[in-house]
Amino acid sequence: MLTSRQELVLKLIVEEYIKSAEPVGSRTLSKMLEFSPATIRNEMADLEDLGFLEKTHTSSGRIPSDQGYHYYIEQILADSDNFSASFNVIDELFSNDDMRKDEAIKQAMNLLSQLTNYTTIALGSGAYGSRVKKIELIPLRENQVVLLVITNQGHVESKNLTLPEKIDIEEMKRVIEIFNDILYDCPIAKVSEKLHYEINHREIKELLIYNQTIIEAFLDAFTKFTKSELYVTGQSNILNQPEFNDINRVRELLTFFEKNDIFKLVENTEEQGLTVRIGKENTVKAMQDCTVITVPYDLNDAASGTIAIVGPTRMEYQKVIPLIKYLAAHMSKLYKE
Amino acid sequence: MLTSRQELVLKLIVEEYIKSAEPVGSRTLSKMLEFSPATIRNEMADLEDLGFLEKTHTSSGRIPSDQGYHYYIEQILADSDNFSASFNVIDELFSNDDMRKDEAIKQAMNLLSQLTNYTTIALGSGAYGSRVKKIELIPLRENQVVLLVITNQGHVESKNLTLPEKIDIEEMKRVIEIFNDILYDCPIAKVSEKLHYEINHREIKELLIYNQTIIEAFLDAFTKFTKSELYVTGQSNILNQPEFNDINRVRELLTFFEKNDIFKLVENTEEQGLTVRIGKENTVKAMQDCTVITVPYDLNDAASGTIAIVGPTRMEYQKVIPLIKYLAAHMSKLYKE
DNA sequence: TTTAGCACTCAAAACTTGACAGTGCTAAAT
DNA sequence: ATTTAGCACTGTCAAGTTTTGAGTGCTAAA
Repeated sequence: MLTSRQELVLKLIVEEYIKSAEPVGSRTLSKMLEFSPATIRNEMADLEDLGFLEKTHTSSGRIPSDQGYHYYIEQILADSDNFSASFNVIDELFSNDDMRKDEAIKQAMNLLSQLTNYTTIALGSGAYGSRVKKIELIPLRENQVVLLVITNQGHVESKNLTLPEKIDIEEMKRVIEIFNDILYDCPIAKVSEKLHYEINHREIKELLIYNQTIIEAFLDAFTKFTKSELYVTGQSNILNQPEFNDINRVRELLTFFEKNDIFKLVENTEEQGLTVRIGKENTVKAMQDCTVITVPYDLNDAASGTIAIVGPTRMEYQKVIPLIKYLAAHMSKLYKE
Repeated sequence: MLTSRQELVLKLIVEEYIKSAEPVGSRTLSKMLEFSPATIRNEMADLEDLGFLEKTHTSSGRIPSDQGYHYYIEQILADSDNFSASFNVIDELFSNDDMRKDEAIKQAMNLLSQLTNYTTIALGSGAYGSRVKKIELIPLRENQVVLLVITNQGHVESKNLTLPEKIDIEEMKRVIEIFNDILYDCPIAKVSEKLHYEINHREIKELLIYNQTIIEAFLDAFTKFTKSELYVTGQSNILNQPEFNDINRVRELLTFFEKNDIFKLVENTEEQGLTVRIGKENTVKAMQDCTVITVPYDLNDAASGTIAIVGPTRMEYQKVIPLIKYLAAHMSKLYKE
């Protein structure tokens, strides 16, 4: 356990380093405290032995280690009364009722990215957890139809379809009616399962057996719902961080954001509430100089989405953590009602 | 007019510089030609006087000027037989019928970006030019409805709506029926105009006059169609170009891509077919070291979208220009049928 | 326990140097 | 009249050197 003076020194070093991005020396600290540089040097040496601080080279000031940041966040910040100062920008954003939920989330992420100057990621499963409200078939012209699926949340997916010669539209409509019967109020996540079950146990078997394309197209439309939606904002913000003035590091990061394995960032976090992964704790290589904070938000049913924020380890935790918590809470509420 | 030897020298310099990104010296060229370095130096000095070449410093090799690139593209490349070698990757992409048009375009842009290693931009007007096929109102729960608009192209937009207390669903359905009547087959672009006209000349006036919210929500859904869709791929590709190893320049570019004024890139190009804007010709400041090539592609009606590719002035024109032309042609075809 | 003082360390900035790739010009060669 | 060889000159780049300054650890005194 740290003495209260050690804690104080650690706190000041973390905060100073977050502000300046420069290693913090004993003289700087002695100006803020009632002790001489020499005394502080002793404390710093102890904190370094304990693993909370690091030096960049033998005679430099100290910077916080990954562990140091953790102590700061979990022991020091947790105590202080940082409970959300209103954040009325956010309240305002969520007050608009007629916005589709996924749009609200996009906007929230934009806001978060602007307020913090870091990169934000929303990994929601678009309409995962909603239920089927209605399925429709709309003929466009000969052989061409568009298939619509509407959820109880007002989410819509469409799929264009070229009907095979042998099937005519009337027949198709009957099929859709049956589908509506079967799938009404069925959670999106379970559609595939339910459909397969019913096909094997009901008379539709006969209706469908002779044409596989339709059912495939059908499932395809549902897959779009299930496909987790990804939304990344403020990628170029990292360019403003002094630790990323190395073009190669930037390249690594940005190409990572363009790739499709962003979901790796949030692996194994969904059930843990807010997680803060600092530096080497990140399994993704490109992120090992970054902090990734993830918060799950609840969707209707069992499932949940995740929002994340990516910045340098030298992140403004004090500001970011309350903010992202507040946001996640609001988003959960959004899906609850 | 240039002598044929001057043209040859210019051609070789441009091509060599595109390959190496290094200023080209007289000795390098003399290896490819039957002349001594001194002779070539004389030619180069002349080409420089004419404004086709530049030096980076007094004793460096030459690099093409903006004007030099133009001459290369318009006089030298235009002659050579660069008519599209099949590009079957593209053909294949467009052969899938059941893909929505906007998705096809996204994929095409991805491909273009991968093939060239530059950044691509598609600025289409999503469903601009399509016509209204059907309008639907689907009740979700008390007071909550979702409004659907489907176009003849299979494009769908939806808008969630909270009904004001005084309106009940049956009434709303009647309104929608009338709208369907009026707007069927109406080009998206003209919906607003037509709607306003009809409201003033038909009996719906009475139906609607007492509630403005609905018609507003309605027009809102259409606005989504009209809003020009923007799709940017391969932003991080520019990081691979040696001329962008300066972090500040990269920052400028990438923040520009994240901003909403990308459309400025293609201002005043729509009616000119393929345009190549090299370096300083770009009005956007962040792009003044870049070449921006834009090609319009036709949409159904009068309107047109634009695809663009952004790279360094030292761009592989030989490869890019035929490619982008081919692509634009295919996309036009896509919308014609 | 705290502090002053001093020797020591390292990084970063400033300067020096030499190699090198290229030029322009002039005079000789074709 | 072109083309070429030769030569003095110029600017860049990379490597090496020096200087400066911020910061440390340790020791001995307060």
